[in-house]
Amino acid sequence: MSLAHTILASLVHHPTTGYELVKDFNERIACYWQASQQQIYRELSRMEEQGWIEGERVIQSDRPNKKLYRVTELGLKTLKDWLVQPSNPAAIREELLVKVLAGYLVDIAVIRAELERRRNYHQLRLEHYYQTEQEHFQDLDSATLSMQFTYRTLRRGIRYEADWVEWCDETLDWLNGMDQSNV
Amino acid sequence: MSLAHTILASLVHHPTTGYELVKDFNERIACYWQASQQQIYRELSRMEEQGWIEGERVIQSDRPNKKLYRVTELGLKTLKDWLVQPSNPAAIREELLVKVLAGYLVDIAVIRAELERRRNYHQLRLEHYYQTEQEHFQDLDSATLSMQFTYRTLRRGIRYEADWVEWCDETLDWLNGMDQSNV
DNA sequence: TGTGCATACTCAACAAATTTAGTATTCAAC
DNA sequence: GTTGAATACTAAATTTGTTGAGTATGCACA
Repeated sequence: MSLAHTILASLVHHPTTGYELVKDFNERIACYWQASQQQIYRELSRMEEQGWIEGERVIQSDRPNKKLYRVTELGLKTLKDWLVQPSNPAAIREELLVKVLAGYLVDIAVIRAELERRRNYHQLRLEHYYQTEQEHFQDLDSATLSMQFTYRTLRRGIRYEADWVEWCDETLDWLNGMDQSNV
Repeated sequence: MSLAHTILASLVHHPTTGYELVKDFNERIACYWQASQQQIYRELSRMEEQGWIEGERVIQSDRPNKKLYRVTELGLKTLKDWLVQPSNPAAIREELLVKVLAGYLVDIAVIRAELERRRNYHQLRLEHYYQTEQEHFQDLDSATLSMQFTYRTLRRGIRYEADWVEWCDETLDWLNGMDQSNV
C-alpha cells in the first residue's frame, strides 16, 4: 500500500494532477520509488474513493481538462500514522547481478557491453541529480524544513548512482584485466 | 520471469533442493535478489513443468525425503538466451526515503529512530558480507571463473550496504545538527 | 514423553505491478 | 489538412509477490 503513501507524501506539499505526478515520479521521486502511469492513476482513483484525497476538475481551454488533487484531513492523518510505523528495507531484484553471477557461461563481450550500458545509465542519472542539486538546493541554510528533508532524499539518489558507477568501473577493470591474461 | 532465471543461474553451478535454495537466497543471493520460500517452491514446480529443470527424489532415513533439482539442456539454453538480452535497472521502492521526504510532518525522534534502525541493519549485513569475503574469496587468483564472477556480485553487496551506512550517518549528522540549532 | 528445533515442502487467498492497448484534446509545423 | 508531439486519462488481462496457514519427519534435550 506504500504507493498510496508515496503519493500522499508528494501531494501534501504540492497539490497537483495525475499527469504532473507521473512526471514527478519520473524525475524527482524515481531515485527511491518507481511507478508507472497506470499505477498512479489507478491509485489516485482508489485514494479518492477512500477519502484520502480530493480531486477538483479544472476546465482548460488550451489543453485537455485536468483534475487537481489535494490531500484531505483524513489523508494527512493516514500519512502521519504511516510515518511513525517502522518500515523494512526494499527488496532488491537486480537482473544485471544475476547475469554477472552466470557471466562465465557466455562471451565476456556480452557482460562487458551490459556493464557499459549500465554505467552510462547511472552516470546520466547522476548528472541529472547534480543538476537538480545546483538548481534547487544551493542555499540550504535558508531553505524550508520540507526542502531540507527533500534534499536528503536527493543525497540518497546521488550516492546510489555514484556507487553504481563505481561498481561498474571496478567490474569493467577486472574484466579488462582478465582479457589481458588471456592474450 | 526473472526469478526463474535467478534460480537457473544458481542451480546451474550447484544442483540442490528447494530447501537449500531458500537458504542460498537468504544468505548469498539476497544482496541482489530476494524471494520468499513460497515463491521459490512455486517457481521450481513451474520450471519442472516447462522442462527447464529435473527433480530427483532422494530418500533419506535420518531426515524427511527431499527433491534434488538440476538444470536440463533446455534450461541451460533458456538461461544463456536470457543472459545475452539487455536488462533494465531494478525498480526501487524504498519506504524509508518516502518517510524522509515527509519527515517534516512528524517528530524528528521518529525519523532518527528509523535511521538508526536502518543503519544497524545495513551495518550487520555489511559485516556478514565481509565475513563471507574472508571465508570464501581469500585467494581470487587461483579461484575458478565462476567464483570470480560470484565475487563481483559480493562486491556489489558490500558497496551497497556500505553506501547505505554512510548515507544514514550523514543524514543522522544533519538531524543532530538541526537539534542543536533548536536548543 | 513431550517440547522445541531443523529439515523439507504445499496450498490458497490476496495485493501489487507489468504489459498492452487504448480514448481524446490542442497546438504547431510541414 | 494532416502528421506528430504534448497533454490528460482509462481499462483490463496477466504475471509477480505477499501473507498466512498448513503437513510431516526425525533428532536432541530435559
